[in-house]
Amino acid sequence: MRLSRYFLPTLRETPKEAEIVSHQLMLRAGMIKQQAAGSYSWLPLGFKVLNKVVRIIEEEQNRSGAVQLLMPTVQSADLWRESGRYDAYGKEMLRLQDRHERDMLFGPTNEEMITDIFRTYVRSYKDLPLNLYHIQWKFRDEVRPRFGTMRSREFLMKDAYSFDLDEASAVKAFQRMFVAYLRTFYRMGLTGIPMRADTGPIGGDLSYEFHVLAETGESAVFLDSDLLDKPIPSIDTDFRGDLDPIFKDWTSLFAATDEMTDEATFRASVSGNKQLAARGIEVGHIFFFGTKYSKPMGAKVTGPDGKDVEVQMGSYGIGPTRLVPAIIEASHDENGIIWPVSVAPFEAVVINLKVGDATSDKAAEGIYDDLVREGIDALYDDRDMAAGGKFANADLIGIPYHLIVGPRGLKDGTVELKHRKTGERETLSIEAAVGRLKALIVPQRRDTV
RNA sequence: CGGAGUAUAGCGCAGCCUGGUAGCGCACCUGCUUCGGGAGCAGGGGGUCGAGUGUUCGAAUCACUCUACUCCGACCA
Repeated sequence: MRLSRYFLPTLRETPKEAEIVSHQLMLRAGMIKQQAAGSYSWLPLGFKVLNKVVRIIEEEQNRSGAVQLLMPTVQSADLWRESGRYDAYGKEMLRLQDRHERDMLFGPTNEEMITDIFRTYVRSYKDLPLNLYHIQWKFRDEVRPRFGTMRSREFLMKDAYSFDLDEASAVKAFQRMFVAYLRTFYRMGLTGIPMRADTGPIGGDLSYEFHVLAETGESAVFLDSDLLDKPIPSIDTDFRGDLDPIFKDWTSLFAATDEMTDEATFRASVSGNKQLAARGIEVGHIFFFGTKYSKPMGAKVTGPDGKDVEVQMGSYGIGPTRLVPAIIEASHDENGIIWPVSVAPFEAVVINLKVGDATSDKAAEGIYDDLVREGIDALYDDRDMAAGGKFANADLIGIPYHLIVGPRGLKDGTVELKHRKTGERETLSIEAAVGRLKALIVPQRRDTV
């Protein structure tokens, strides 16, 4: 992408409405624009990151055996009356009427609808296990939206729903999502820590929130610091096999939000040098709820014994529009965002310091073309402006690698490579630059590990 | 939903107290000079001062009402 033809409205000053750093940086980097309280347009740069986050979620959901579909945003109230939630949900649900004065709603979640789909088509235990997911916009009329897209009213959510014949197989479905989530967050450059969460009236222990540690997190969390070093299940993980050892490994150590524990319990349960009291951003939640919807809505399959059984269900959410700011909270400095390669809007930027100078133009464009040819998602800063502004922009929008092309280096046939994260600089020959970048970038995509 | 604030150019702000031609920085446009960390000079464009009502000869400024947005709390992917 040539920057002169792109749409990147960066701001030099921080809009005053933004309180936390991710919100400030998303506005300054030209990623989002607020349209109303808790309602945002995703500008090209932000949308590109959001799509990379979504792609990773899809790949890992698919890998785990979940199957993607797409349900509507606007739902009929009738389904929600069946489950009893139309009256129970409260003012967070945005209620609408169509021209025939039928009650509708903008979906805050999709348990009812997916249960309806399931009961329409699935009749036999032989069709189980089944996990259906979609990635769709939701609306929750939050009392107080804040922190940019971290807590917006309209937000994108991946929600998966598992269907099983009995609780034992539902546990396996739960564990598949558990492992998929570990991998998903890791691939985005995050450590998503599973923490015991409230199971509500269902009970049991099959409810985990995944938290990313960050100073600005909304929840106080307590954990054993050894969790930060746990190995992530690899790409070779057999999702049809026994995942219980991985599940047990990750859940044997103490990790809970302040809603589930108190500091005294934590201090008593974890040895002193492993105690980590921090703050967390909830980026996912997996939850088993049994027959809560299948029972009132009549989602049954015929079992091997010929008798109908209400299916055991679970739901599994991830918030992509929350993950983007969460990644920024976890990875930034005073100059701007520092994107992990796997979700960076561009993997590298070629900065032409002297646009219009034949030598600089030729070298910069040549390198840019080669990068694109090599499959690198590259940006070319071909704007005719002073160097300082280009450097500042490249830092602000957080491109992992900056290839600086200017007359000073070109005299000797060299260009400079700057690592955004470390500030490290390398002087490379023009010929070596593309190869070096590729060698740095490809492993960090984390798409083969 | 309780409490507290804010609203003046795209962004950040001054002006308001003490009513009288709407300003500054950045951004934007034109020209020239520049060109390795947010360049310099010169010229220029852009405003229903959140909305409404009132007071007044005259309202960004005073009064009242409303709206939007932000922050703290309770609630949440």
